[in-house]
Amino acid sequence: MASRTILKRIDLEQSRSVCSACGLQELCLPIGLDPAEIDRLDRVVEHHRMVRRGDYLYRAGYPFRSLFAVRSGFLKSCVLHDDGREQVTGFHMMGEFVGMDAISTDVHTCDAVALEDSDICEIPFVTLEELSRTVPALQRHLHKIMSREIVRDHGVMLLLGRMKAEERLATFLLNLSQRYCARGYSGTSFHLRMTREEIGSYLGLKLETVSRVFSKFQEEGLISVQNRYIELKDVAALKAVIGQAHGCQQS
Amino acid sequence: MASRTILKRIDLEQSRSVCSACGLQELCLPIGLDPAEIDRLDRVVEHHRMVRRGDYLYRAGYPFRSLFAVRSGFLKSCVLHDDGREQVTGFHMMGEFVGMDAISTDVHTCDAVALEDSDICEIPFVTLEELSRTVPALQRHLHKIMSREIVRDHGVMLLLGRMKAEERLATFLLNLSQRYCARGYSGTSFHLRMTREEIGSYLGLKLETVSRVFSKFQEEGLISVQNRYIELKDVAALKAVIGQAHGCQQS
DNA sequence: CGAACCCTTGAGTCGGTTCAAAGCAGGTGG
DNA sequence: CCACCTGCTTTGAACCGACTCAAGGGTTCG
Repeated sequence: MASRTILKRIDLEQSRSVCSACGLQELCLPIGLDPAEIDRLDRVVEHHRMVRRGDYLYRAGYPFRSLFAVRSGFLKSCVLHDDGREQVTGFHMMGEFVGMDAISTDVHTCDAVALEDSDICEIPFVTLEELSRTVPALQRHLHKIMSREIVRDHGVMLLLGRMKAEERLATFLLNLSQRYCARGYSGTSFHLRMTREEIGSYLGLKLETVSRVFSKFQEEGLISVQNRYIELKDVAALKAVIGQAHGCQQS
Repeated sequence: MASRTILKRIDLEQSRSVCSACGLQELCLPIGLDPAEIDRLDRVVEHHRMVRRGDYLYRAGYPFRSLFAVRSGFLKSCVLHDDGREQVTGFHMMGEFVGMDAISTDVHTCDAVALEDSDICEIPFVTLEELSRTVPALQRHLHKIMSREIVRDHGVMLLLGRMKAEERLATFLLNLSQRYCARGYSGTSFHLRMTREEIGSYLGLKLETVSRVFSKFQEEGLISVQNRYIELKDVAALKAVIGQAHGCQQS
């Protein structure tokens, strides 16, 4: 046990991949913690787990042990219905968490797949709970993260339940833009890490529809698309797509 | 402060609406707590808040203070898009929780409306967090409840993204059935508490479609409908509707 | 008893899917 | 270095499921 701890410390020193040195502090768990508390968190987090493109971080049915934070890379999570239908439930970029679905039953209920080589921090949940009992700021933040996931899902439900194809795509692009922005990247030009089919699965559309709408947006000068490379040319117009497409009987 | 506490205690004694005497213990927060812990929870929960049919428990934009548990009655929660479109994000019956969306921003992000006169327990969140720091079983259960909401939402996303109208209705009815069952009521005959329009809003369908599918199910002998009164005549066939309606290339 | 609301049913329309074919990029091996 | 292959994307044409619009009947409650 002691040797394992020592190993861990050395590993931490070498890689410098500790929370206290992490650029994502402001987005991730350490938010609002003081240095001493971050240090305690550091000892709990198992940094530096690599997941190669196409590999699973976990699959539905795996026993639950940890939450995961994306340090770098890009993941999707998806639920699989008995009959083979797959629904992508989310895309996850650095600073975001996955695995919270598994807390309820101690079993993962969806798959998490890396869409590009990804660097993952693993946070054993029992230990996190323990720690959050003595660090109220951490406790609160954990609750906020779970709550944020619920709010996000409600947004997707609204999208899937009430929006037309063009509104869905516009919402999707603006959401990506905003998230890249928040991480210090360009919000107006970025690479999509997922296929048209995966976008469609997330938005409740077929891949052909996604492709057609992209083409239409491009014709209209809202965006420019070249394969996975997207440029948002007219953000205001994209925003205007949402809501005007239909209904909108706001007198 | 002291007088307020005394008032509260008296109120508790009189109404007997305390967690320790509540029939929903096994579904609600007290699950897994020992009597002493339940007693501590009792002092925190503000029992007996009445919400009349049609009234709001809270609305989007209200400041967040508490989680709510449904003691009796029936609620819906819904998000409102800027342009007036409404999406019902859930129906809530006794033993279920609402308000968790508000933790992330300290502001409620959706409305909660009573569909019939409802009896609500209010749990001030700061106090609940405090208590859960010293009662691990409570902490874990709170996490499970939030996680369960996330899993539920993923299920709805699958439904909205990939299912046809008939599958959605079948899923909806079977889900209600299962929840009534778990509460000791009949799982094969019950009253719907919501309108066709609200069902449609939840399932991403128009009210006319809901009505038509109900009629079709009735013709086929799967259910019988009389207004809001539903009887499930052939549960197996209802289950078979899901997945067979389309795709299902599970050779 | 009347008004407001809810539900059902029909006919026509349309958005997104399905099916099909062809173009394109990126990687592999000869 | 080119040829090939595989997986991804685009585009077209036909189809269909759910929506829209509309009218009529039922229920509930003041």
